[in-house]
Amino acid sequence: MFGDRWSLLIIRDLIVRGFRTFKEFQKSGEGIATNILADRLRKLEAKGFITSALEETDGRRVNYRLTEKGIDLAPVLLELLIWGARHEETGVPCALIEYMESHRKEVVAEVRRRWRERDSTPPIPGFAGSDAGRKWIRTRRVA
Amino acid sequence: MFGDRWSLLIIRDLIVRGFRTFKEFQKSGEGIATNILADRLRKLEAKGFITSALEETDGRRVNYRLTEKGIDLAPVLLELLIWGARHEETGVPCALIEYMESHRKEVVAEVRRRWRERDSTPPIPGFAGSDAGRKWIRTRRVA
DNA sequence: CATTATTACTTGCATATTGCAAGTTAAATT
DNA sequence: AATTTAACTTGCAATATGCAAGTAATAATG
Repeated sequence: MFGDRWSLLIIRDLIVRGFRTFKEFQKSGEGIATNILADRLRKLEAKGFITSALEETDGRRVNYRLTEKGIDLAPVLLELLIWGARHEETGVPCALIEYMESHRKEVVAEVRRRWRERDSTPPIPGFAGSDAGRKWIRTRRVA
Repeated sequence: MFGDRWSLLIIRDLIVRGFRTFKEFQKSGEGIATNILADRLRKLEAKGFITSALEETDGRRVNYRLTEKGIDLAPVLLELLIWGARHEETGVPCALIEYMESHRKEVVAEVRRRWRERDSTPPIPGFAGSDAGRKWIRTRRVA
């Protein structure tokens, strides 16, 4: 599962960038070939990391979503994000990393909340695109 | 770097099983081919994850050791270990996982300490071999 | 309603990576 | 001096990956 180039990136994009459709992965700039993408999504589904379902309002679209097993990788990805910010070039702003380092639990909880509520707005700006300065995580408690 | 089957396993074995030599990786039961192993060690060194040095007392042996960049992956590996215990079959005893989940910081600190002090006794039994019941982590403070 | 566009793929083929088995080299052990 | 051990290399077959083009189904457009 972590033995190939793309699977973990796909999971990361599901968690961190809020991707849901084939198209989004395809055009994400990482340059995955469509046959490989199809294969990886199929295998990730077979292994219980994600589910796929037709979008109700548009029968062409398939929505991919993490399973519990999949979202449980959030802490791994968070640590990897923190590691990457320290040792490789990532576009994530320092302040955000520092926040994440000192609020690991809250960050994971927020990611989980969004997953549960099917809120797919990307929780980590800087990975998401242009809105790097935005308030990215709610600080007030949620019922 | 996380785009292949072996690199992360090698790093895991360096951290978790205390491996240091080519032989240890080769015979670890994971079944890595020697050419691939040599290649991965070379690349991991080139990318600054590990260093290699001849053993002083035996000129045949090469000792591989994590760099700071490498050991900084410990939190990632810890989360992955916890995830794996929950969702896949690993040989790690439940009690140990529970301990690790509630003492993340201490576990990482201990792993770091051993790295710093070049103590390569494997910190995680159950990955190490037979001594699964052993007191694996010191609970008293170290100067 | 017919045409065009969009989405999620599949197919065929070239290239790259991996795995296996059998060396090779240098240093240690007997 | 001969054997063993450790850390590799080499050659080749099998597998996986990447690219470009194509297809099928649904949706939007005129």
